[in-house]
Amino acid sequence: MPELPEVETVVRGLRPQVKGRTITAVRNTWPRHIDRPALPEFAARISGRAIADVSRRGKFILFPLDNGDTMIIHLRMSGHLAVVEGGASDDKHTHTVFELDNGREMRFRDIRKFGRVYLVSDAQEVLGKLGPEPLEGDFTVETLREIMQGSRRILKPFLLDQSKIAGIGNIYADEALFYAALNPQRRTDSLDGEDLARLHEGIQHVLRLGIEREGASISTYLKPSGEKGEMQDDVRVFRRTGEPCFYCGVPIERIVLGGRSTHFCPNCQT
DNA sequence: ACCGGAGCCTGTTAGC
DNA sequence: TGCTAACAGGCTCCGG
Repeated sequence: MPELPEVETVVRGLRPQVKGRTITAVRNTWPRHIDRPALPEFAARISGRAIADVSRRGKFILFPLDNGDTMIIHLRMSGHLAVVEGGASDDKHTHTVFELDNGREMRFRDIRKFGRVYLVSDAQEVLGKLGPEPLEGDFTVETLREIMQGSRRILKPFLLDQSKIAGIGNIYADEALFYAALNPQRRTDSLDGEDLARLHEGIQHVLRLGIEREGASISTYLKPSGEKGEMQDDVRVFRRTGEPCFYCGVPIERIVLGGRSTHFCPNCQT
């Protein structure tokens, strides 16, 4: 489900609800949701800790705690976080619940159970391999050139590689390539200076638009409030197979690259 | 280094 | 309508 803009939206929604709150207890009905440490130690170590802040790195949500530990949550495909009044009715897909000191609770609902929760003393243990943040000021065209240096990979799988750039997923990879007018099957070593500049611009454009629109509710994604985002109304190619390109009218094509559905305009993207 | 395939899960949708 | 197969916004492991 969530890529950088969706995760950023979740972080912004959660922060005012949980920053400064203390986690009084943890409930869990699916122990594998907790990646590390094992559930008993996890629950013991996090109970009584205050949440100092909520932030994001790539698609990971970070909850730094008052003892120096960091809880990290990855929503993967179908994860959803929300803060609700304690005692709300149980949901069959809510597997981990963090009870807070104000009577409310943060619920991690996750239909496909791919999401994971980590509790570590050093966040780098989980985040260490991530590439640069594409919306940070130091992510320039030159950065893009450097991380592609020596690579001959197909463009689409390259953009999905979190160790190259953090936060891009299937929607925003396709959308960025559309704005950059680049065919997703191109090789990274085939891009000239203008291609790189357009790709850099395309990546930042679609991610910023996604944040502005508070995420794409194309499948299951919802904001912490339970409302839909708006980005689904602004996609140009993603899951628009057979529909006319907004720019030239030629039908959008779907192919599979790196095992992932890939949508593009065969006329505009070369 | 990189690619493809399987696996992890449940739900929805497309096609017959 | 009912059944089945394909597909789903992510990521990891394995073999080649």
